[in-house]
Amino acid sequence: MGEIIDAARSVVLEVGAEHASLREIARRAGYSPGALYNHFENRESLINALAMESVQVLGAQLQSVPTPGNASDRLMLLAGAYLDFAEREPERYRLVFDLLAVPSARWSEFIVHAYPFSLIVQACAEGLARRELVDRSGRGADALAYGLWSLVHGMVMLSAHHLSSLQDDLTPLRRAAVAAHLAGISTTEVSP
Amino acid sequence: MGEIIDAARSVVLEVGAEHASLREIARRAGYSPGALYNHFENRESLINALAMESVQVLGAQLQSVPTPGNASDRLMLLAGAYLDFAEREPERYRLVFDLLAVPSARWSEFIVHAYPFSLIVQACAEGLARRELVDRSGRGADALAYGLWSLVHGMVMLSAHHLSSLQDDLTPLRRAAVAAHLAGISTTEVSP
DNA sequence: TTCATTCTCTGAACACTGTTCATATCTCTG
DNA sequence: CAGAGATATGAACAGTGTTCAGAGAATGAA
Repeated sequence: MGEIIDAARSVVLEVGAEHASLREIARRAGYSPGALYNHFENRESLINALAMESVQVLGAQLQSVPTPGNASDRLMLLAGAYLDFAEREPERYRLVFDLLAVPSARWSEFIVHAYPFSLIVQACAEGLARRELVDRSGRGADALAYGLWSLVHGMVMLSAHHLSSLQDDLTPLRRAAVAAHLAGISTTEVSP
Repeated sequence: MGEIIDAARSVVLEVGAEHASLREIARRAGYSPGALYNHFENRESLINALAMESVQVLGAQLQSVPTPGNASDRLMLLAGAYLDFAEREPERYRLVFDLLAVPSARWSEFIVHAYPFSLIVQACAEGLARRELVDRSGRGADALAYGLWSLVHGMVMLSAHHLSSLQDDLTPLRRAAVAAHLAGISTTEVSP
């Protein structure tokens, strides 16, 4: 079981999720192809199991950011940690969000109530409670978190490859975009 | 040539790009599988050709939005048109952004200099010139457009499926997020 | 018109893929 | 020790993208 996941991880990190064949995973784990079906329903659910693991990694990463007094400072740190994760482990990141693309009841519950997203929601909720943030939509912290998460996720997807005019290091650019967004949902000025 | 693209489109819109097999496309176009290789280098470049077509559709959609006096009003309309396109033609949208995920020099030039993105950049540039927008990163209109595009793209990707707590109609929620972002890059108040 | 060249399509083949299943082999329980 | 349940195998099936020799049609030149 664990050795299969290990093999799957090594293959996925090497050739990407969509080119990771069941047969190669089985080969690396020391099994015949059919044997994997005793442990996973099919290829997809094996890859999903791997993605779940990556969600935990991302969650742990976010959980380890410090908690400064100011809500928008905290959100800035969370966004930074998120972007770092995507940059450092792009294949892991892809895994998580390829999974998101496939609707699945259990998964959607997981992503909302488990680590990554809920941390952002929490920070937004606290910001609203302390009146450091303002909610224009009237839908509360979830709505604010949705906007922020979308922004950060979108930035990763539209990465450096495709924006040659922006080139080089996107970090300051991304920081500026997040800062601008935070300014738009803050009652006070955002620190630079 | 045209009939192949037509067949490809019909298959892709039916079963999605990743499940659209070359053989089914050939079957529908009235060719044998191998014949397609006289017109396209391989399956991928055939799908790419289809995606290019969709970029044009998206571009036309954006080009048809009115041009109000205020820059942030215009950006709001552009964002709305973008979200509409993604909602109305999800398979087309996926096609465009699956293409974006694969680095390709020619494509990156295309996406930056051709319709969709450049329209947003233009609107940002005009806003900056008229001092209706403010650029915190010092990287000009491209940077502002990058942030906005990321936000909108991210919102589409993290769609309703996965955010059960938000449920139902995301439109007002999205409008609020875009408005918040625009507020963050505007010098004046954003109209509600 | 006739010949030669170039283009285009076919159909078979190759090496893959995910998945199923009868068979065999282990491991644990009574 | 016998039997039951779990787990692995290896062959098979239907599907995939891609290549390629050969057949035909189209084109241009003499």
